[in-house]
Amino acid sequence: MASIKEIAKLADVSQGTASMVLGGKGDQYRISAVTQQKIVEAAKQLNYQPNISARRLRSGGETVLPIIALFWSLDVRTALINRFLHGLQRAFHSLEQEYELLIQPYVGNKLCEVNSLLTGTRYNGAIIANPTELDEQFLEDASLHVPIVLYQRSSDKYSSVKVDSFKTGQEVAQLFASRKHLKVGVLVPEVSSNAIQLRLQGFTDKAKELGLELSEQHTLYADFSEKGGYDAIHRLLEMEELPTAMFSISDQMAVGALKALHESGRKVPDEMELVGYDDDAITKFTIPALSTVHLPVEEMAEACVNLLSDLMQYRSHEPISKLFESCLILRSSCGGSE
Amino acid sequence: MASIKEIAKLADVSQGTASMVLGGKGDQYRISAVTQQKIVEAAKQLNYQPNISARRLRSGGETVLPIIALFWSLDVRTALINRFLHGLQRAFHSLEQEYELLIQPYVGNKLCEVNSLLTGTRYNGAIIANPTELDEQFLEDASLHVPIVLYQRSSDKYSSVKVDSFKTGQEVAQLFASRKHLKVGVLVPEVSSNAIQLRLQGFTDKAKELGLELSEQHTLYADFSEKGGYDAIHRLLEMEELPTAMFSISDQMAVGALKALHESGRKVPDEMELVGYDDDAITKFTIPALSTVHLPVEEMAEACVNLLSDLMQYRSHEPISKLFESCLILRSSCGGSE
DNA sequence: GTGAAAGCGCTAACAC
DNA sequence: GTGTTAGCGCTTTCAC
Repeated sequence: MASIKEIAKLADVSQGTASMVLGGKGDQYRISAVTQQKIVEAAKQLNYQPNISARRLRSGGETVLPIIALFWSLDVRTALINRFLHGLQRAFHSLEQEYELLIQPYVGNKLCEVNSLLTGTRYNGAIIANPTELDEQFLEDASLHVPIVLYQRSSDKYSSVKVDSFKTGQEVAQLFASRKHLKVGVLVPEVSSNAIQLRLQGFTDKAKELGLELSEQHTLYADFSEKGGYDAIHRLLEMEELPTAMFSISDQMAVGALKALHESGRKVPDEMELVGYDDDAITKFTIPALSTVHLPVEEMAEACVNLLSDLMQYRSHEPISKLFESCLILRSSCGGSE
Repeated sequence: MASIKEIAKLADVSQGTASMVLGGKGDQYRISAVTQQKIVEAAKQLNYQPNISARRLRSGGETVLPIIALFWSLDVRTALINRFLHGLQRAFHSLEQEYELLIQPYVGNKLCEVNSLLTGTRYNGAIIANPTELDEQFLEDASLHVPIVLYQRSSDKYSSVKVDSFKTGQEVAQLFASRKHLKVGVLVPEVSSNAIQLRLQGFTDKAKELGLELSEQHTLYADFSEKGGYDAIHRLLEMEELPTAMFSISDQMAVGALKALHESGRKVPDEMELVGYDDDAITKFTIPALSTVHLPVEEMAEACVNLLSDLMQYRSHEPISKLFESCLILRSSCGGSE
């Protein structure tokens, strides 16, 4: 990457002059058109890109706030990022210390390729959301000096904010048992995610314990999308035996599932009850309205910022884990009236 | 903001030592426990936050890539950010020059408060999405030296990528006319957005031209959300005269509208046809599936990056406007079979 | 074990 | 109009 020094040299002017021109202040300082032209030419030729850090260091002055990065994985459907961001906003308002927020998208399983985590040269602290199991492994193995808070994951090494995913799975099984179902099924997003594994495990364990029949073929893995849920239900409907209740470990997939059931003429909840996960805004408006596991995303986002802020201000040392309660929201698709 | 110099002074050590300790390399350089303790104490007391720019400048070395910022407003529903990010990813893969991506959330009408736009101290170029009319005004008036591309907005000053929003509105009116509707209505998100204004204008103008009746009371403004659409339809259903087709200028609102219509027992499309906007993933899976105006979000995102990259590499000077075609997707809710 | 000093790339104040 | 120079805050090398 060419520096301004090289531009100056190539254009045969001083560094200061080059800086003025490239900073758009050529006219203001009355640099001659010819010189300006020469400088821009040189910049173009060397594909000059200003070094933002240097510029900021020099002219930042008072306004340098500590930076908090939010790592959000790109592959998983971003349905919840909106709610998360709103929680962050709220937290920032209530804190004394001001921060800059920077969202760092990353690709699942490739967290290790984000160098800034190791070098600590982009932000003062980070919240990491949606790491895959490989990403989690990377985090455990790495020794990062940037304060970090994990969202919806556990760790001995880092602070974290989460709900008891296992328990939420159990609760859905319990709900199905209390509603006298005998055969149940589950729709699992095909992604590497500890939280999802735990939800599934909680559900299957509890189902077994309560004598609910959950056959292997009724454990349907599918793409983490509406289409995934839709296709999975179509696969299900070709089987001889059907469950009477399904747990979809994602609202999006449940939306696809509802559609597939509707198309096949199978009534929800009469012939099949359905429970989703997340409490996405859409769930109130599906037909029928979708029962779901409410995730206190906004509150958890707030807690992430608060924990991170404490870490960054040296107010805490040992990793702290903050557990939130989630609850079942019953709507028409299973046990509710609305 | 305290600097490492002050920490060193307070702890009565040299700057270098302080740096080592605070950078987590105290043990590596065998700084005594006492000294380390003193330094950390001092940092804590002065709430030391490392200046990221300085750190990066010093230790960045080779890996400093030019930074592209994506400005995304927080208030508007972020439904489309996912698709946009995927488009960006694709564009980054196909370019020679590598970039860092940074997402800068902002609050509608408050774009002017994002100082970095004026100072140019955070990124080398920016894509600005969802500005309100006030934000657009700010952009027109300001003189920014950072290369900028506007998404879905027009400007004489900046490059932009968009579809002809006015035309899309017209096309929906045309569709309604061709389907022999006489009375039509429209659901408008209550946000300040030039694109939405144009869609509305196109629709109303064309409706008038074609002799479709669009009364003032059937032009319903509501919150940009499922609930907004839901509430608006409930208001509508209390009126004496009803339209037989509605244009919802957002898929989310259309989802709420479908729910409200379903609850009232009014059949879509038989008694009321409905067309949404955006072609959100959900539209294929609503009941019935939603006709909608397809927005080539991914392609536009890609174009944004390409335009911006050209600007940043001095390959173009004059603002360039890139127009994309959108098209109507007909599904069951209006004119389609699927 | 710790201090002193150089220098990352840039901008701005001051020469001339 | 343009060149020279200081210094932003940090890390790291070298000296002792």
